[in-house]
Amino acid sequence: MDKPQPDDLKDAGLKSTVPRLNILALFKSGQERHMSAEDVYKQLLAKGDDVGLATVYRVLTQFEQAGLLVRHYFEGGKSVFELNQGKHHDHIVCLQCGHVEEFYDADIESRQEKVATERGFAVHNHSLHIYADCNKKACPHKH
Amino acid sequence: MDKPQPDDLKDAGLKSTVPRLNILALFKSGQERHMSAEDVYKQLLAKGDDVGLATVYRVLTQFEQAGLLVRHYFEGGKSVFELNQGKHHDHIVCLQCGHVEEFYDADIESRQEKVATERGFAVHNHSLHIYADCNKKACPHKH
DNA sequence: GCGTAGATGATAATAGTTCTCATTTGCAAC
DNA sequence: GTTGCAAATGAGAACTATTATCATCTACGC
Ligand SMILES: [Mn+2]
Ligand SMILES: [Mn+2]
Ligand SMILES: [Zn+2]
Ligand SMILES: [Zn+2]
Repeated sequence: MDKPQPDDLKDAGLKSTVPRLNILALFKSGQERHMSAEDVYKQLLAKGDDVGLATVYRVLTQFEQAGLLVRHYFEGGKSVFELNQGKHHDHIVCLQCGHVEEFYDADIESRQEKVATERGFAVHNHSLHIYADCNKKACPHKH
Repeated sequence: MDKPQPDDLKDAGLKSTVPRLNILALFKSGQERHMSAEDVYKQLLAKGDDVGLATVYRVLTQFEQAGLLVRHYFEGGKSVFELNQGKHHDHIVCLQCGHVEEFYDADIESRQEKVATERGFAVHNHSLHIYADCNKKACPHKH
């Protein structure tokens, strides 16, 4: 659909290179929305793109700093990235199948802000992860 | 104050041993409420308790499973433990000094439950971490 | 096309955590 | 109070996720 162009990277202050375009293309392909460095690496190799793991890690961090991607620290140790689409949201993670569902609740957001400012804190960011089971019978969410 | 007794461990289904009692004592001493495995290890050594790092990791996990401790995954990679006092709460972490402040907001809690059940999920647990700055001048929270 | 700053990728290094296994210890039965 | 043994410990190896190093390659302005 919308294949990334060199300018997508240049506009973000990054030189246009083959690995960067491939990584951005993978996220824009929409196959999987939330991916770890390892996920990205394997998907690229599977697709025939030749890339180094170190480059994947570097580029993901650069993309995060450039605001192209958002990083999440779910339970399990490895960080997970997703395309930054401007709209903040939180996550429900299925403990059975790993499916991730997104949500936004304005009340929760404003109450968080209230709680923090009441205590004299200036909020930078927050993470709200709900860990749950989605299974009625067998996990309906394909993974 | 209330030094842990062998029965504190036995009641939790764990054999009473020196390292386990020492670790539990450290958490009950209230010096620091939120500690990583490394924190616990160093504090015990500093106090003169001879213990192995592997034992600290093992015991922390056992205590978590036994419900004596709660584990948190804050940003930064390492898990952090605190005494389980029965009352769930969430956390504000100061990005400058690392100070952790606890809070509980019933509205946030109930809205989370609502959001999850509306989507067909059965909540197991959740984590809400607010990352913020506490600094008005210099960080008031000693660390 | 050239030159060069910046990017890449193989690999080494690091951090946090778990595993292995020989030794020690808690505790219950004598 | 000994003894026996399953369970626990601790030193170190192994593992996983990630970052650092550095020789080679490449994008791109001239
Ligand atoms: Mn998301
Ligand atoms: Mn706490
Ligand atoms: Zn599921
Ligand atoms: Zn602070």
